[in-house]
Amino acid sequence: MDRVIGHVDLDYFYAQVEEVENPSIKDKPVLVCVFSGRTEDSGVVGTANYPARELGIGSGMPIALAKRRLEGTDAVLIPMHHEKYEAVSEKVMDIVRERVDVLEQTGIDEAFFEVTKASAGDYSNARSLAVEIRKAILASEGLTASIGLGRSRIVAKMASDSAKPNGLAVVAPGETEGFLDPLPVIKLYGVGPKTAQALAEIGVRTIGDLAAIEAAKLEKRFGVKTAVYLHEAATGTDDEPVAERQGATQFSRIITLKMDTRDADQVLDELTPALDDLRSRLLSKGVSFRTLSAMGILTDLTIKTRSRTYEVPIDDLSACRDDMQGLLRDLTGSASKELRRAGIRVSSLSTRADQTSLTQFQ
DNA sequence: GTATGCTTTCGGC
DNA sequence: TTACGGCCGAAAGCATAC
Repeated sequence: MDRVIGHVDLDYFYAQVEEVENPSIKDKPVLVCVFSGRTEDSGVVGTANYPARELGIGSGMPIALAKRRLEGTDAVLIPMHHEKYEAVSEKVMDIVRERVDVLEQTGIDEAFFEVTKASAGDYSNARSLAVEIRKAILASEGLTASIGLGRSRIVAKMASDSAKPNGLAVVAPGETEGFLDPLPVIKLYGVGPKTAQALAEIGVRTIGDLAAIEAAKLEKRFGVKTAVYLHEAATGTDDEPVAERQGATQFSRIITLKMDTRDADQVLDELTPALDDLRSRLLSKGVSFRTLSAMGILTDLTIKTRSRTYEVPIDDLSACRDDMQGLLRDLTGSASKELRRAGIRVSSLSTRADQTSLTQFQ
């Protein structure tokens, strides 16, 4: 039986949540902003609604630039309310989860799902399910979402992108080639600029080119594993399952420093509240880590990191303050410029449950 | 040569 | 003319092991 995979994506999520809460703004340009606090306007646009996008505003744009572009309009700038979006997201994900075989959330506003069983493998049934899911999200939360359906995760994701905003795109198995082939290969999930460049060098420009190239040619350039992945992705035959995610694979906190600096002790001092916060999050979740990283964003916005991995999982971040200081000193010492932002990340996570199950076998 | 694991950087939202 | 967050997971690069 053909698999039926879906991808659901909430439209301009943060800004749409703010519109639902205050419908009087919904025809105006709405910008949900991340204010860094360094100066009045420092920060970036997190999400903009479609009226704002028509005026050239997009995610990641500096707030000061967006404001200039919006002079003379009745634009509304709203600071980010992350907990609110998190709560809405949870409700939406529950609505989807109860209508599908399995849900895999991949971000605050998007998820993959499988409805092979729920649709009995029939794309017409699956379309009805997707219509119903979109209606249920709208009825419950007042939010529009876009959904894509296809025979693989990659096809479903690309289909939902093509349907945005407030749309549904169904790519039945027989339509996969026609849908994928014309797209540039860089659009393919898992193909970054390096791979795209390497593919260009062997004459592959579109996904169709990639689907048609001989296996031997791909293997010669990328090795068997990557070659197989690329071929499956390009033909929509990738069979990566949709699986509920158990927990995050990393946690991080990042801040904008009050002033640019390359003084590691000053950075550690300013990071202390973030460290304490991260420590509490880990303790309350019962999560231990083996890898500790310091991150710096330099004045030219390039990123520098330093990390170390412990042999044994650490359950209390406060034990790592000296190591964090060492990483920050190494980082600032090797940085070509001052730091504008700084952060901490922990990864290689485990939980108490993991540890128990491991020790059972010892 | 390929697999694996660690470090650093990249890129999406 | 410039302007510039806070997360996350994946990709890339490298070293080492087999």
